[in-house]
Parts: sequence; structure tokens; C-alpha cells
Amino acid sequence: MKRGFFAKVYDVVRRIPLGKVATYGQIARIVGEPRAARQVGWALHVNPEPFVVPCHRVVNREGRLSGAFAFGGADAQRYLLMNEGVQFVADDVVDLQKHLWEE
DNA sequence: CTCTTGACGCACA
DNA sequence: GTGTGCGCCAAGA
Repeated sequence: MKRGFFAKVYDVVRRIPLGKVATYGQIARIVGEPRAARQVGWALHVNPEPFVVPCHRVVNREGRLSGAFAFGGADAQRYLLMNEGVQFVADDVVDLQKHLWEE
């Protein structure tokens, strides 16, 4: 499999611990492309293995859910996150202060 | 090849 | 706090 920017994104997203969430910008920075936050989103958009890469733990800088979800919808994402013990400050917004993943 | 769109982020009014 | 514009990189038309 190709080891490009996407692979790096998948690798980072894959190691997000359960009950934690990460932002696109955070991931982009970890992979060495702090400007590529959009490509992180694109990488997950073309996510080849949605059950291997926990996209549901990836949110934007506000902690808001993506809306376009490869698993089955924002509702599924919300359910998965709650199942992992992630608290929400709003219907589609997670509490970054408590669950923001720090490498 | 160029232009537009996009699961984003930040600056500014 | 909200709305608008720009920058960044990649893909699609």
C-alpha cells in the first residue's frame, strides 16, 4: 500500500486512544503538514478502511462532528463516541477540553 | 491545463 | 459570538 500523506494520516488516526478525539489540524501537524488540515479531511473522505481508521474520533477544531461520515452518518459517529465515554457539550459537539487527544 | 469544491484553520470586521 | 475572506493541498469536472 502506498505510503503517502494519507497513510500517515491513517496511522495517526488509528492510534487515537479510546475515549479520546483529535482535530484535523492536530493530525495534520503530527504528520508534518500543519497546513494540510483539509487533506486530513480528504484522507478520511476516501478512507479505504473506515473500521480500521476511527474517523469518528476526528473532529474539527471546535469539536464539531464532520456531518459527512463514512461509517453511516453523524448519528452513528455520535453514538460511537458516547459509547466510548466521550461527553458532548452539544448535540454534535464533543468536549475537547476533556477528550482532546495529546500525542 | 484551468477552475471549482471540500470531513479545515486562522485572521479580521 | 457570527459572518466573511484567504491560505493550504488534493481531487474532480
